[in-house]
Amino acid sequence: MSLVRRRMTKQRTVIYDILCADHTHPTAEVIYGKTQEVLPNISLGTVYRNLNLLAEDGMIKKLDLGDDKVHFDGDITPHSHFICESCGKIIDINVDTNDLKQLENDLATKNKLIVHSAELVFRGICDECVCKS
Amino acid sequence: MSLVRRRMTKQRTVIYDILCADHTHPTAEVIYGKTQEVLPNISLGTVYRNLNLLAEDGMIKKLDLGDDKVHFDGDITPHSHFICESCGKIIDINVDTNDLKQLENDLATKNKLIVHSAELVFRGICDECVCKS
DNA sequence: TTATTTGCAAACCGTTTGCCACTAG
DNA sequence: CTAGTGGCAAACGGTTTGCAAATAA
Repeated sequence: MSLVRRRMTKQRTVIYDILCADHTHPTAEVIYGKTQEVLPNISLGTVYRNLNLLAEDGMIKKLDLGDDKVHFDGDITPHSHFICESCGKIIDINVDTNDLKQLENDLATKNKLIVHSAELVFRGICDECVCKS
Repeated sequence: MSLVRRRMTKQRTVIYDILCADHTHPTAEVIYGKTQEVLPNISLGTVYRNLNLLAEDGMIKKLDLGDDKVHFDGDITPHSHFICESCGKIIDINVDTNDLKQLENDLATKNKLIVHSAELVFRGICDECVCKS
């Protein structure tokens, strides 16, 4: 997978630190904006390259949630997401891990295939937006 | 939502029929190729427009599975998907609906929010690719 | 020293859109 | 007749990439 020696450059470190401190699942553009506050000369291409390298190395996760932009998550522990269809907010959800493992095992045995992961995405209206309406 | 009167044009009918008969979750490009066999002068823009209209009317489903292209599904009954990380195939999975409903209800009551849907995507190696290796 | 990384800008590519002719109802 | 639709081609927007200069180790 990774025969490449990674360098811990300022850019990569700043991007990683910002993402780990941010629990809003930001897009590359948003992360770019935040890194610029620390490294004014950083380029958008560098942000994309590093996010992809970090994801490749398993240090962060890419989230494809169907809004045409990839979101990134510094929290790589297994968890699910809830997307508010009103305000777009992405909320972490901790589904009982055993429930999902159970589904994965059932699937594997029934269909004779290997399951590596299960991703669960809920959609609806978040508590804040429910109150507003 | 849809105050617009939809016309059942040749193009829309052909696109819909092709998608319903195809269980491989094709992309717009693939659907375009198949419709050209019936309507040689159809344009890619028309395919995109009709797929979006059909999805808007709830007649088909859009699937965002993280490979930068949107896939379409003519089967709108609730079901999950398994994506083979080796060959890219997308397989329909029928997870026990009650299990998912249970998770949705738990989530709604615990977090005081409204859940409209839950989408479950498994990733791994399909039975055919397991045999090959 | 040297292989990796950066900044920059152009390229990429799936998707959308403006326009005018066409057509379903 | 006429509002919705099709074909075409240009535009869009998020992401990737080629290149020469900079830099971590």
